[in-house]
Amino acid sequence: MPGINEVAELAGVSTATVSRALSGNGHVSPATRERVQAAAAELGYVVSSNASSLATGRTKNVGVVTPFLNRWFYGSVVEGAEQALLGHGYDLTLYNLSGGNNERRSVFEHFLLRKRVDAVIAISLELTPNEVNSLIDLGKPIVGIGGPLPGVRTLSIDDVAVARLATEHLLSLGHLAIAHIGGNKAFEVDFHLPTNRRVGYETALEAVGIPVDPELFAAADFTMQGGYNAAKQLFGNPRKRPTAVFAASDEMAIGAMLAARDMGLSVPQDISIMGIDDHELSEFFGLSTVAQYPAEQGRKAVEILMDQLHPGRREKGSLNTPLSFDLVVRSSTARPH
Amino acid sequence: MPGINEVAELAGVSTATVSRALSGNGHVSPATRERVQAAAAELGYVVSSNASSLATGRTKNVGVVTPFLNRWFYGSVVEGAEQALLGHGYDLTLYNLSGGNNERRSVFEHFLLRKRVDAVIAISLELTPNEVNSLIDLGKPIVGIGGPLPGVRTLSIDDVAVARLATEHLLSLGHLAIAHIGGNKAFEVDFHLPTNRRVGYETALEAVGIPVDPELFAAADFTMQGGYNAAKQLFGNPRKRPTAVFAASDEMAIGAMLAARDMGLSVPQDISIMGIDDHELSEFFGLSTVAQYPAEQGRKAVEILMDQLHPGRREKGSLNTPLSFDLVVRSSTARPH
DNA sequence: GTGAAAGCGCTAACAG
DNA sequence: CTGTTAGCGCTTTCAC
Repeated sequence: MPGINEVAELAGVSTATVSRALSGNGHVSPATRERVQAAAAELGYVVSSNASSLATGRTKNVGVVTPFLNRWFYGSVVEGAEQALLGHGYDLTLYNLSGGNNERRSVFEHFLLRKRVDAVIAISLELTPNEVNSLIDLGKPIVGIGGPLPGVRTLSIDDVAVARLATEHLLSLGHLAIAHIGGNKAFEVDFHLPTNRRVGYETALEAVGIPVDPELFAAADFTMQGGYNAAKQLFGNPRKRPTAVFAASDEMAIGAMLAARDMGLSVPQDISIMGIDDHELSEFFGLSTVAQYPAEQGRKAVEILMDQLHPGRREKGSLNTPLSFDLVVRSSTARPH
Repeated sequence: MPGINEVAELAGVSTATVSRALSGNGHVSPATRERVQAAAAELGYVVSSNASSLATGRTKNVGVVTPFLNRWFYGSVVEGAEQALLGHGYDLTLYNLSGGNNERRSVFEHFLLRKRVDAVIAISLELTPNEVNSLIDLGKPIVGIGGPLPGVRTLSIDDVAVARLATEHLLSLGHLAIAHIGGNKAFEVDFHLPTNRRVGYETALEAVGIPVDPELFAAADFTMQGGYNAAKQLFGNPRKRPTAVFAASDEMAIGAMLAARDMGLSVPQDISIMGIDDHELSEFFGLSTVAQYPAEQGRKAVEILMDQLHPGRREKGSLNTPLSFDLVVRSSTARPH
């Protein structure tokens, strides 16, 4: 493992010059630069990031904190962030806060703060003011994905608008009895996502004068199984069978599609079904949905951090960046009979 | 951001003593230790991992290299590894090699080697001898998950045995015409996993004197859609309809179940279907399968690394640690009519 | 354009 | 059990 001094020796220059030549900071004559680069290549020299970080105070490493890894949305965000970071020469240190509060405190106190990271991306994580402040005090930029964080730059999708769009698609097809499968209280963790989507649904109905019917709501846990159970409940109601279902996530919507089949209802002839996400399975199931783009969200988060880490790049004005979404119509929605 | 010297001052001791008291290395009187801890807590002191790493040569950080993040198996392995590492006070730096070879070289040269990590976990990655050697030369322990790596400790499942078990389950129910949905050549990247599973299937058949019928094989890409297509192919063959299908992954098996339904075949009355994985969706679909435990694999990989990183712990003997798997019988398999 | 030298913040002998 | 003293390997003024 050659050090900078061996490179310096081989190139016949000082270590300072090697550092300048290799990092691009400061001026070095082209000839010298080339000799240094050749020497470095010959020795297979790579800078020690620790020594470098210690000297500069920058780690070229960002921490990504996520409550899950194993779910489509979160995995995609991390994947997108990883790619973007790699492109900028940064590493990504992963903190999975799936565990309870102990794990959480432990991560904050012993890991993030160790000066290991230059910045933090928090995915769907409601940080306490304390946590935010300790990061800000440390001068570490943070960007949140998925909801408003006090005083922090965030990327978030307008859940009310997304749900409204989905519901309006169903309305525009002529559906009047539109059921909703949404989260129950227990899922309020993620920035009221379930509530916002429910509000969007209700807003759309009310806008066209359809009263919200509590019997057309069923709670589920954002899994396929949950959506399946909820849909059976809805479809089994003998006096109030909906002609369409809007589920707050694609996984629940797919569960609902399977429930429909199991009950002898065909989609979309007997029942239209609509989700949110454009999950990786949705195309296969022919599910109509409102797409969001998690990988791109991860990438965007990185761009925002880079802007803050390297001033001189354009400065984003507003604290919150709205995320794009699109209606994707497939074969699970149609006019009612 | 207080430094070690401020803690030392407040506690009325030397920085060396602070270091010892806080790290647990070396002896410190209980009284002193407490004073130091109190001082550290009061100041909110956290060690600078860079300075510490530079001085010790250890980073308390391990690199995890994976080709995907977004798939059940990989996400679970990483999740398991992350938990275990956190428990040992280590961080996890993620390198997602989904991109092409450029990304790969870049990761190896510019990231892993920067002395950023103490060890590497390579998931389903066939490292070149060069890559392995550069890691070994650096004295970095590596553990591979998913296949034999030359000269590297690995964790791997016996794919032949797993597939054989799955097939034998079907045989024991009385099936004679058992089709197989497996990977095509393009998937040979992952340590010949598809081939091994196919071999296990063929071995099981031959053991009971059933000839392997190439017409009962269909290739797919390990996705649900792929399994669906392959199964339709199999079920549509008018003169050779299998009574059972063994798919090399649960996702493909679920695709096959959906194909069966769409063709009016009921599972398991008309056709039995079997997978491998115990994917998170398998219980919901009632899929019989052979379970493997990716999260535990991640945890085990960490344990092996810890053994190598902290000699004095028990030393594993063999290079390869076999992974456990279990038959899980649900409602997708039954005796043939 | 390049070199000398002073740290970055901590740990690990070595004494005592 | 604790303090002193060298570094760990790089970056960065400050001179030249």
